[in-house]
Amino acid sequence: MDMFNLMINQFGAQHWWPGDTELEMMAGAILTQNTSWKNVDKAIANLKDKGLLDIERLYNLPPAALAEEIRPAGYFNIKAVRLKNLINFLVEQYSGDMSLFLSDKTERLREGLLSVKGVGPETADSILLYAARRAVFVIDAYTYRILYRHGIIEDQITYDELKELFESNLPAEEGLFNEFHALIVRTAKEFCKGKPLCGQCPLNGWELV
DNA sequence: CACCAGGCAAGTA
DNA sequence: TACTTGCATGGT
Repeated sequence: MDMFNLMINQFGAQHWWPGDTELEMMAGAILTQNTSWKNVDKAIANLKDKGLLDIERLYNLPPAALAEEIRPAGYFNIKAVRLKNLINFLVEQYSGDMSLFLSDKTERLREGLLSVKGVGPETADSILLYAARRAVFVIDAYTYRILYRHGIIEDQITYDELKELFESNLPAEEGLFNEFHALIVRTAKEFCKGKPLCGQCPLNGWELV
């Protein structure tokens, strides 16, 4: 059986991305860089509680004050600057208008996001897939690990190459890419702790597509 | 106690 | 170009 069906049979739908608004999902994409979602959740709760999850409020908030609110997410000083950079980008390129940002073309959005310091390929693609709901496949460390351990890819494969491997072998459907990435994270969390290749892995004997 | 978590940029040679 | 290092809290 193929990878997607093995995972969804095992775990069911994951209902990603956690977040009620596009801005919340975008902030979460920065905050979760190399950080567990549990810690990110506390940081987002702080922002929500103080009514700061708003483009204008964040734009006018000093980085040091933002850093205090997002402290539980770790790397708080650098993430405060990164989040400010992303907000500045929205204000300067889209007049701080989220609907304007969300209606732009995918290629232009990705190029713009990648020009923001602190937004790399995974963060940009997470924003495109989960906030802007584009059919963009998100690659992360779990995706590399699972495919590498199962002998599907070489370790020196690039982000864009691995992304292309999925996108060229799957129908370009946003809903599918959303669930697929969430299931990869779920599967890795359950079965990829420690051992190079877990004997319990539900993907043993699988096919990519 | 060590190690990891839904990365990224800057520094080094 | 190809590594290496800093960033930092919270859970196991």
